[in-house]
Amino acid sequence: MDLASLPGFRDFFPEEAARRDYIFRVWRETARRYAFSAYDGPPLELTDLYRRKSGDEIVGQLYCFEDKGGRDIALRPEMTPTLARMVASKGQSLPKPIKWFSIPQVFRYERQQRGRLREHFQFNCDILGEEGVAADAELVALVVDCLRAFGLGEADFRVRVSDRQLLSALITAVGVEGDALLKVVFASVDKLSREPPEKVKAKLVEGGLQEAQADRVLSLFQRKKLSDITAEFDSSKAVCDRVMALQRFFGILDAKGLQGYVEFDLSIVRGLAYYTGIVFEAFDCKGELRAICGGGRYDQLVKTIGGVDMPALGFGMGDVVLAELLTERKLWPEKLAQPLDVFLVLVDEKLRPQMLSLAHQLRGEGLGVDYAFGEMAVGKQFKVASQKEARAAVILGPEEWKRGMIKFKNLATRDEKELSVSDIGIEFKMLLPGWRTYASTLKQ
RNA sequence: GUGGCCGUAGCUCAGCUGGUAGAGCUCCAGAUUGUGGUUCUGGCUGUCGCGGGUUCGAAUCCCGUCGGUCACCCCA
Repeated sequence: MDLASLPGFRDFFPEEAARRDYIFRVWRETARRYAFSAYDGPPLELTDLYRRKSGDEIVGQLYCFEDKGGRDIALRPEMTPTLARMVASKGQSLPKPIKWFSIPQVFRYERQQRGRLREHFQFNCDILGEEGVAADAELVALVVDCLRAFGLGEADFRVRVSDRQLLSALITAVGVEGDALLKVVFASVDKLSREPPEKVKAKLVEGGLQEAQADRVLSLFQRKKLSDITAEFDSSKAVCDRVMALQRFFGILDAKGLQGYVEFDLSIVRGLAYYTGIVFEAFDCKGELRAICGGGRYDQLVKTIGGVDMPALGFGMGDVVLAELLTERKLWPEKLAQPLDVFLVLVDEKLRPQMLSLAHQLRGEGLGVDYAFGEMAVGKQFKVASQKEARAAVILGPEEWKRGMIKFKNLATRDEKELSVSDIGIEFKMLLPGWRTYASTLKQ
């Protein structure tokens, strides 16, 4: 008990590790389908990288300390600043658009609760060097397809999309001016999904808005359709421009046939200060869990961090909420562990050297092979073999061995067959349908 | 940082209004010394989270503390 793991940190026993690896596999496969390249960065960064660039929200929850060289450093709470730094360090030399992904473990020092630990793995996909909404739509499509790859459908999740520029323009159009008030509105509006309108209004007034302004701001969130907005605010060029951009954005998703997964929702704001345009979050439809993922456009961040002017956007999807959702919807694949191909059953200890030689030979050919380390009753060996869900057992018995034969048993069908030792590799190829060549194993 | 609930075997938990601990599962062994997921039998594991208090006596009541959990704050 004294050496228990730290609060908010997880141990991954084989079962959990297998689930995590499954999630990673789907993530990587999705990134590959969308032609994103993998990159990685250090888990520790100078605290300043986050202090100055990400907004105050994140800084209070950093896992930070001084290292032995007196540097003020932090475990990364997110990947985006690292990515911005990496890309900026190459100047403008990388071919655009840059489409990169990573699966970093990120850390936040805060009290844990459901769906939120002090550490999690986060699938990050970012597009840099492209300012058009085609990139935003592509990224949202990637999110949708990723979740679909886990078996989640239209009944399970929705990506809600908003636009900070549109929201700013609207707020200005209803007469609220100034960055400070804008911030108040953003912060209050973020609560709309969780708190009653009166409470949000109270917050707005508390933040310095007049009652009438607060009402007008809140009324903005009644409308669900972009066309309603254009109808009412056609005198504001800023509003109309952004509505048109959003219409192009949704048009692209329509063309991909994904309209059923996305919806316009002005109340999506996102906490991080660096977002500058379209922002989005994915939620489970039942509303039981917190956001599955979130992201958006951050056109200024690369410049702020690395001095290189480059439009950019990205999202992060954590493994914790996703795993909860998969459990809830019973969407885990049945077999997650690496299957064992063969268990070698030793009938007589005198044949152990021959068994070891055979095990080594089969492993050399790429098969997963296991056997008992010490003397064990034959019945027990079979028990172990089936416990490990081996596909087949090979029985080395003195009688067959004298004739150069072994017994091969398909543990699923219980069929048994005698094979010659020399042909064993070829026989496995035919008898084990899932048999992989050594080379293909390495490529996976 | 604040609050609610919880803390008994590796796991899930029982233990009534105080009389110094139990079940199921898992694990190990055997029935079954050349054939497995069933069944049966036997076995191991606990300073009852920790510290203090009340009491003749505390797993049980009280206080504190640590841990877990959920929510708030905030948000990847």
